Amino acid sequence: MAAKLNEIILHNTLSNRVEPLAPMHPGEVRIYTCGPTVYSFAHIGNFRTFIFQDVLRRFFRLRGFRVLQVMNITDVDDRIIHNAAAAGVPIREYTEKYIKAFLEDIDALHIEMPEELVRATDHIDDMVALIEKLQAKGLTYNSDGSIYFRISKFHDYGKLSKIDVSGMQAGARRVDVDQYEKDDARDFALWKSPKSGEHFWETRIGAGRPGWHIECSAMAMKYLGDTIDIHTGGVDLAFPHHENEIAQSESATGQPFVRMWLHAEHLIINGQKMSKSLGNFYTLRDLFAKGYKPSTIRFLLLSVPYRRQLNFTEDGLIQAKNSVERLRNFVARLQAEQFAAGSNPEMEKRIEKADAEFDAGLADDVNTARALAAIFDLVRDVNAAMDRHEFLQQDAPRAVAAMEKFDSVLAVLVDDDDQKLRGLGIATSKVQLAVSQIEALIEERNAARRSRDFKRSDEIRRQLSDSGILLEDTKDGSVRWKYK
RNA sequence: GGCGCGGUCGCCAAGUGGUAAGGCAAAGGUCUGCAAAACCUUUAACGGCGGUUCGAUUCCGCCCCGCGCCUCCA
Repeated sequence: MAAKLNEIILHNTLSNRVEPLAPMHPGEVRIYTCGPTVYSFAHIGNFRTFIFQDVLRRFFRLRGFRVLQVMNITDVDDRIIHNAAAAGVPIREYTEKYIKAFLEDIDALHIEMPEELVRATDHIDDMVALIEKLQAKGLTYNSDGSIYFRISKFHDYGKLSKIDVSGMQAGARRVDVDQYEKDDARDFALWKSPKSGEHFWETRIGAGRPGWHIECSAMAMKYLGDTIDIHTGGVDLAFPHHENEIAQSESATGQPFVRMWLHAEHLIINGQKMSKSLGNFYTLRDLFAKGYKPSTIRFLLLSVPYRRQLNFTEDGLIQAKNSVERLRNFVARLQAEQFAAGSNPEMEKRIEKADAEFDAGLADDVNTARALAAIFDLVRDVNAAMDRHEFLQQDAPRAVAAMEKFDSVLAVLVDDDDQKLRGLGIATSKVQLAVSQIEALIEERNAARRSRDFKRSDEIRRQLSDSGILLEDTKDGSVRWKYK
């Protein structure tokens, strides 16, 4: 399916094909995103998915849509309860640290804050109300104080993941990993009775804690309505998590729960799935500590279209870093270099072409590779035009504006990596120099060069280099600097 | 076993029934006190075997290889 002019097409897991975006509320797109479970630091695989949904929402906004996005934070689950108990602290206190880390991480990666970032433990009442609704319809049963959803009562079960649930009972894998008693192995817990010593809530439906799936249904519908435009998450969540969300929500409301399901493919590392046993499990902080920049990681994670598995490698990081450099160098050149007066209509046309191609790429199921190619094409053509002196002074602001527009989606052009890393307490250079110090040293070096004191000028160049500052002597005699 | 995804230059990665984007790397060049950086240019690719077709990397079949999901999972 080819996109018509201005149409945004997206791949919907439910139909397994691309469909045009058609929000329920004109001019506004409502998105629910499965956020992190804060039992530990999020890993880069998580951020692949979060960066995808960030690119998506940024593109919607560039297209003039209002975005209402809800992201949940799952701050109660088995691992959290277990870890908090082991640490001897209340779960709320245990998760605080990881929520804070998550917020810092998304800030470092320029992932925009969703309009609503909501915690599961702040919505117990909403979950209880939803469970009561399901109980009233006779879709649940109690067992050992826990409440289960009876899947046999929902005939569309499996429509998202296309899974054959009838085979699950005799499945090749173990079926019942839970210690709770269930009528049918396929049924899932809406509400779990407390085990001894565990944190629990005293509610109208009894003491206990919510199951994972009910959290998302309750919070999504509370903020976004019974039917949501877009629900995003990692591919692994399609079954059973999203399947269960559909069963609960549609049973409760009788309405379609989600119009478009968007699933981001997984990231693998050196050809293998991330796992702790293989020792290839990276958090963002691991990578920052190894010297990689936030912009490098963001670029790498967004450069591969979201429905393609991304093989995360050291080489990939180097390539991403250099690609970002090329874009930043281009903008720096546009801003610093002096061009002949006037404007070249050809340049204006060329920039408009890039703009259209960038947009078309993203409108085609968020094809970031296509969108990036449009930018790099422009960079090369404009650089060549500048070399040929066909690029004029009035063209520069137009080109800068185009790059800034592209960056409203990419968010990698502004060189604030050093600042972001320092904010996380990670020092990036051996000697930290203030911008004013750097500029003073450059001025001193320029003076030395003018008096042909190359010994002194090379000394300053080395000193700056040791502090992570790279100098670039340009053709017109000016000097640019940047962080390595 | 069931379901699904993918194999395009050295690496990453678009795309198409008829001249195969882009990035990184490499090579050459421009610039420079030197150097670096930057920029330009160039090179080079559709897993295998059949089939359909005037023509297949693109459609169909089989095979080989890699990966994912099948109630922890982004």
